[in-house]
Amino acid sequence: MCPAPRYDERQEDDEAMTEQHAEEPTTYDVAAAQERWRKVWDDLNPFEAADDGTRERRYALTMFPYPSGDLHMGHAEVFALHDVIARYWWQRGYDVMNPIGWDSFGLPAENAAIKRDEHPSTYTYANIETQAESIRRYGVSFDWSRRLHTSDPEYYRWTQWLFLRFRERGLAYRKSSPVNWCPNDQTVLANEQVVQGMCERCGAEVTKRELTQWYFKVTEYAQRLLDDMEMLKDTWPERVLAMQRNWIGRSEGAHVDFEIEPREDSGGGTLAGRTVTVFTTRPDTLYGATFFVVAADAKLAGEICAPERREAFDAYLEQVRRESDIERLSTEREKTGVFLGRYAVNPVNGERIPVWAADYVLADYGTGAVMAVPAHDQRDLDFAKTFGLPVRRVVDTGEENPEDTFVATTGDGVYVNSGDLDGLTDKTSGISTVVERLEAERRGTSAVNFRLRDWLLSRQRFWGPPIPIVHCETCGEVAVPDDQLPVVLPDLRGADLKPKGTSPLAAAEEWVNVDCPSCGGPARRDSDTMDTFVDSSWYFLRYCSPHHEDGPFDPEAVRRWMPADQYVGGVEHAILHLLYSRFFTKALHDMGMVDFVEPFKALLNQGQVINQGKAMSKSLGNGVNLGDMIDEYGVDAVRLTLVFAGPPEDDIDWADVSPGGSLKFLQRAWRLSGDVTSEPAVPFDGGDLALRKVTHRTVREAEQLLESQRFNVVVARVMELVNATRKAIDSGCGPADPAVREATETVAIMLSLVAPYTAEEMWQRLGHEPTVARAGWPTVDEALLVQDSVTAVVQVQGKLRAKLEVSPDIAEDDLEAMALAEPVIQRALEGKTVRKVIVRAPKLVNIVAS
RNA sequence: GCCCCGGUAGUCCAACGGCAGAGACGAUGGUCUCAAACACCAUACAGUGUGGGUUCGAAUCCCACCCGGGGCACCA
Repeated sequence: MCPAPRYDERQEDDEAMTEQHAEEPTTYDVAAAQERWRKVWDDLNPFEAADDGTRERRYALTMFPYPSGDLHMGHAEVFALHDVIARYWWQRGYDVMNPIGWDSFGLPAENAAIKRDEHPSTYTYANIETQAESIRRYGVSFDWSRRLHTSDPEYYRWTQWLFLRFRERGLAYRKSSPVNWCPNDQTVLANEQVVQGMCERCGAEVTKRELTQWYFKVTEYAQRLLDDMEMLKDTWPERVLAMQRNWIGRSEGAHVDFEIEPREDSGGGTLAGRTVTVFTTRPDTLYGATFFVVAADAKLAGEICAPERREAFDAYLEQVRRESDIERLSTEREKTGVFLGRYAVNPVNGERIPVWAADYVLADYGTGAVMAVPAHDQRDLDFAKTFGLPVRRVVDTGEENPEDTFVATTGDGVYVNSGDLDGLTDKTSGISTVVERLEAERRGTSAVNFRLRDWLLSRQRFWGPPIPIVHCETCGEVAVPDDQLPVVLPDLRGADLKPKGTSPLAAAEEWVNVDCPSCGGPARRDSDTMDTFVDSSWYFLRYCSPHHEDGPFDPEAVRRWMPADQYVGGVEHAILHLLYSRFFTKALHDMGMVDFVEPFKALLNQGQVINQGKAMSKSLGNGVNLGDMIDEYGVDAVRLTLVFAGPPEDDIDWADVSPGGSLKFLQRAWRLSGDVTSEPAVPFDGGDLALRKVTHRTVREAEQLLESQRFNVVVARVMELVNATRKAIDSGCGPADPAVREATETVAIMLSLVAPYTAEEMWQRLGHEPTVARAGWPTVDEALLVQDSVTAVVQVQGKLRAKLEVSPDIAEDDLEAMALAEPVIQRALEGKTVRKVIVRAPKLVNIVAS
């Protein structure tokens, strides 16, 4: 029940003790250390990338923060984990680039500006300063000279420039389409920003609107985004790759052409026929198509609807438009639809099948029309059941007939009622037979379809990069010339920014009305701004040459640093930011601007910091304030707690961890540095061999653990070394032994990855100049890794019977002989015949006997 | 429904197919103290979600199931 002691209270006690007993202090003053080293580090500036080619380069990248208030536990965790990697690289002698910046465009600033009647930049840059200060206090090894903010005109100038390059290549285009609309934020949303029919940002129910909007043609890269994951499969978390694969949603099948029959109009005229293509993954079930369905909200439905069905169709369409995604997404729902009064002709057997409009067919997937095979597709079967349409089985899987059970069968089986397919028994040959025939008759072709949609990038909000396009009555869409970039945001504030369903920029008359760059006539600027994910799709390139003025980045600098060696950030960006960045990189590659196709070599997703089993939230009242924790335990203890809590990708339940324990350990480690009595330059050679071996083994293990990102285990190893050193001082070789200095210095260096202040305090107390962060990783003496003897275990029938101390290079025969000679083993083998002896020298002998 | 990840002491977590325990939290006992806190020392606590299989040997590999977390989902 007793809370962990606060360091300041303990410090007072220590001072009292010091007076009474004139002993070494047992703790150091954490708050004072944080003050002191901040200044020293600012002065030494130890983390600026040299970029001079003298050392191998490493690019450590962490997802840049959005400037919302101050840092929170989530930031603390990413930064702590990320910094272990960056600082380890520094210690290993790499030339590290570890930049920081802010993803500083976005809605919260705009909403705050409306409320406070000010410009969004006020809120934004104030928060950035707060966060920057907190990050400095947190001691992250960032290279501050590369700092950038996406809302700076010198940054978004190049966001606009890139947009224009994408447009030139047809990768950015405008189209009218039904789009996701958030009625609360009063803006459109990308597909990726709609979660379960709700706005990812504010949780409001998303509706549809028909709008002309800008898109990036991500779909053109769908296959490459999928294929190139092969390069990432060992260095990216499997689940992120799985999520991207899901999201891209590749499916193989065929396009099949159906003729919609012409027919007489009841008024005596003719309704023209036309060809409609459908996408299907099961062309082999074509003979089982008993009706045809068109998405009710697709243009096609209205176009082919027969006059006598028009009224029913219009009413149905009205109903469909009113329903939200929530309703529509419910799979439990009854199927709805209307007959359109038309018939389609099945290309394989000439059969006439009725054409229906329904909302279970999606307008924006495939061709917006499907052939319905109720026997072998549950959705079609549900529809057939609702409207009494025929069901015809064409694959006999041995299961009960779907006509009777209303359970569609989807497996392999014997084809029946399928013309020349009859008798085939597997899907693969059924599909290829049909596709070959369709292709020969030019009525279809094999095809691949993707679930991925193009990336909708326009936003009807203010605080983003304006789209650098001018709309001219005579010239149409005109790009703003490069030398006129950036198109800077006007000075709007407060009520001017209120969402009205159109961009606030449209109402800024002075800003929006311009001369056409092409003909000089009257024209209007495009008044939408870009999604903030556009900004973050290339910031990692800008970091390589943040002050470059002749382009978004210096291609030479990018060649030197990219792709990033390690990216650290939250899994919440698994499909949004990471997919977009991969797309940008590939597009830039195709433009010849970069020479690689994947931006991030390795990815680490840290877990969430939760509390009492639940995500921290205001409504639950279980939030843990980072600032409070730092005030109470200090930066190092918080960092150590987050790193030690478990594997980096696991969630951390704050209720399960102990920052007080972390602080205790750090003080215990620090105490070693006061006990060392040998001189700083003392040679370690003659030191206590046992302790030296522990030290060197620990360093080697830490190297391997750090490479495999098992940082929690690294901390455990450092704890072991501290324990061993403590023991050596108190009851072993004593404080004057050089091995004690070696061990303590090693602790300081290893701790510098996680607890920079404590490490610096120790380093100084050991008589060294700052900074321990650049002291260099200890060199392992291979000779000290050799063990004099190891414990071999002797098993009988796999059960442990004896242990032997043996030389590590003992021969298998010798070990076997020793094991068999062991009295305990002899006894265990009495009356038995030895069948087999497995020897794994020098660790194990297993005797199989009966 | 499909796809990923994970189930080890009271808790968080370790363990190249080879002694289930490295480290920590918490607990208990002790040393120190007038007493307490701090510090230090010591001790206890699981047979690895369940059931099969492979193996001389399985926490580890394979299969099925259960539980928890996550992703996709009327995507034809």
